[in-house]
Amino acid sequence: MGRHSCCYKQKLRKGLWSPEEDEKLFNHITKFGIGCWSSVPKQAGLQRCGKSCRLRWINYLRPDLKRGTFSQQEEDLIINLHHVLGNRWSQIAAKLPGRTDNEIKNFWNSSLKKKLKQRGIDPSTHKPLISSSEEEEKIKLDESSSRAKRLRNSSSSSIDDDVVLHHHQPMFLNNNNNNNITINNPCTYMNTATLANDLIISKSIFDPFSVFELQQNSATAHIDPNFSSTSVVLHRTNSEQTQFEGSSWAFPSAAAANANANFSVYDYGNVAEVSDNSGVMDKNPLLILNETGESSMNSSNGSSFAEFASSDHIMGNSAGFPIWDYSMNIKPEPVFQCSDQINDTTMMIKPQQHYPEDYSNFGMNSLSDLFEEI
DNA sequence: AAGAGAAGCAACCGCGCACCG
DNA sequence: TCGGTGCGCGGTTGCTTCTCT
Repeated sequence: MGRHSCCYKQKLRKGLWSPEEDEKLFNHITKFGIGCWSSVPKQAGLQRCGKSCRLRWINYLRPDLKRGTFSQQEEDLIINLHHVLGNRWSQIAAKLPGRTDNEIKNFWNSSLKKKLKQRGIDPSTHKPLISSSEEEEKIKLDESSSRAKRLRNSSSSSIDDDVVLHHHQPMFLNNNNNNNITINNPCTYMNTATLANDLIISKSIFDPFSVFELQQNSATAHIDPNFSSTSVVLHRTNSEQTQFEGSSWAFPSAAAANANANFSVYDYGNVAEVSDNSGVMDKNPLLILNETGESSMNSSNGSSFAEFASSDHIMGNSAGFPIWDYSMNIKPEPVFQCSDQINDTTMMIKPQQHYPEDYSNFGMNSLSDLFEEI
């Protein structure tokens, strides 16, 4: 296909828009509104094709456009959304008011891709960069680790090998104004499932490169002042501890937590071992979101945990982004322990076997849509 | 100060899809 | 059902500005 059909009809201008052309287009759209783009040039007295007019309006003239550099929050949101949506720039732009798909695309290609690479993250997969030789080695070890896991789990677990948490499966848990925790569709932010206020989700962080995202709904990014008590806990269960010994793993934002700083949830890059004050590697980290105003690292009962203040945007990445130690020959164990403090009940759950690859239309009506009890 | 390369950005291109007659 | 048309999206280009030497 050549140039768009409307452009053949007459000799049309191309290239940069002059201020006069901008003024004509702006006046026309503000007066008559957006209608049929193909008729806009004629009506507005422009020697442009309708497509060019549309683009100029959307990317430059639209009055609700936000100008200037991207904020850190926007930058992190783009990265996170790109993780979920890929190069669907228009869908990403829909989550950033005042930003255009073109702007975000340019920002991604010119800046964010490089930043992620510098942090050792593959911008297309959002996984740690590994060399081709390491990749080959990983494939070999994955095969052997699968066998090892089957042997190890034969007496204690019924998890099937093919039930693996989708590495790109994010989950947004939001504290909405009803003082509930909700699981949101990461693509649409539509509230879907509601959990009891004090429900604890204990997440195995054994799935390398998984992203477990906790995020305030950007559209209603306010912490409920009544948000009370411990609400969400992520941790690795003791039964899995030994499997981590000697392995190398990291939490991107653990350094900030260790430094007792405010929880920086946007930092993919500061990879650091999690350790308690004695320098012993943390064997059982917890991320607790509660009303506490400070972030801190604690250690008790042989387990350390990081306690973070609620913020507008909390990425579970910081709760767990273990770097897989291939020498351990262990595959991820996608098991969640889910506890209801109020009813004092606990159950083990695993992700549903069939996550939709494309969850842009993924609606979750209940927890059972996400998990099944085991 | 000048030139080269990098970075940023606006705009175009090509394709797919939806709609309509 | 099919072809024409318009729209929207993602990829790409090429111009401008910035930075470095």
